[in-house]
Amino acid sequence: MGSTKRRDAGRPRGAPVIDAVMAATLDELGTHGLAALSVERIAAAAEVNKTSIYRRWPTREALVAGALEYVLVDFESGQEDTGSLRGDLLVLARAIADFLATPAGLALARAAFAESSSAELTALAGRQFARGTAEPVGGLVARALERGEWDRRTPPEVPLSMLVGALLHRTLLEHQPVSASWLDRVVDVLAAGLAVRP
Amino acid sequence: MGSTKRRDAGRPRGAPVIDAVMAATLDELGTHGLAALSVERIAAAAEVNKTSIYRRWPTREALVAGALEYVLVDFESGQEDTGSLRGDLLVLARAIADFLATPAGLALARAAFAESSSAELTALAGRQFARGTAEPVGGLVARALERGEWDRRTPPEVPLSMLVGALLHRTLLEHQPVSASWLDRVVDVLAAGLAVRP
DNA sequence: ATATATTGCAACGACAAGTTGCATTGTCAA
DNA sequence: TTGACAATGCAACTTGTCGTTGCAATATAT
Repeated sequence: MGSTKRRDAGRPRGAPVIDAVMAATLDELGTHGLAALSVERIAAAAEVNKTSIYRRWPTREALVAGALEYVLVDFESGQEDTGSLRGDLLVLARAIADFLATPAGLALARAAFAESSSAELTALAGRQFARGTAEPVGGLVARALERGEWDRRTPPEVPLSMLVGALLHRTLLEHQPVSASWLDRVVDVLAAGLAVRP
Repeated sequence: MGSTKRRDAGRPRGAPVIDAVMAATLDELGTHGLAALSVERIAAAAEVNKTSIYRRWPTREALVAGALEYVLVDFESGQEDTGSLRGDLLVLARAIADFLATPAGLALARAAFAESSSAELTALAGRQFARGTAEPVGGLVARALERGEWDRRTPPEVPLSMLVGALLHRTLLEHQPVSASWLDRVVDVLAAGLAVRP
């Protein structure tokens, strides 16, 4: 979002180029991966000369880092209180699944998985991805504890790994869409497994 | 035997070279990924001239395909009957986790996740990985159903995605080892979540 | 209208990929 | 043992992509 302001003296036709390049970079990340990324392909996809890219982002790392930070992961919908742990999990999972279905989400996930030579970028992607998935969990867990739906012996990271992992497995490995019925089953198992055990 | 055959005339010093190249290829897959794989790096790592690789495997796809099929994923240990669903899950998960901790396992998982230009290889990696993880589940589920530990409404693919996904999340995303305590928690949630619900 | 910054374009050197011809060496078979 | 053959090592070559540079064209703010 954000349109160019008239007071911006020093950026004539920059914004649209930046947007196009960032989008193309995310697309390239999703299709060819972090290590095999080609600036010339990005330039062609963004309909921009490659020199324009090289001038604005001197190194490949800068370009990718910019694109990854360009992805705003806000799962505020995951913060929603539906009245039950099962409902909260369902909303959060759906938000993550929808994000993974976008080119940007796919790109971010793949970049986080890749172990290219530039470990910094992988770490950045991992941080961005973790921020998006782990952040909304705090409120969810607190509410579930309050309702007595969450066994205190289970640390939050465990079911988060299971939920996000299942989504990644379904999307990136099985290459199948996250249907409502499939997600229902996953959340069924999770909610039941998190319930207070005797 | 009776008739003179020159069938085995052609493989003087082949085997050790093949082994070294396959191992180096799996290593390269794990470190640089499928798309950014370099034959020259593999040749250097295997202490073999690059022409030897190019002659034996004409294309890059053939090389990678050979390496992926070279990985024999047999989780027969996952077939073990421990007497309880929880125990069976624990054994299977440990076998998968240990495999993911090896260079070959890491390479296979990464190759399955990557979406390089050669979709065939990704598919092959996915098949190999799925074969290793999904195969032992049949017996496990049957035994759990017999024991009354598995709600018939839950299809086997769902908890399998959750278990394998959690392992992948832990290993490839969090970059943390699969400790016994962490695995205990995961299996706790899974076993409880799979139990017959009223 | 002018100044300034950004973009497009074309050409360039650098470097890795993949190929080819030839010498060397290991292994099988007689 | 020895000859024949296949596999390997080595070096040079072609090709293609990457990233850089100089210059002209163009958009924007003042």
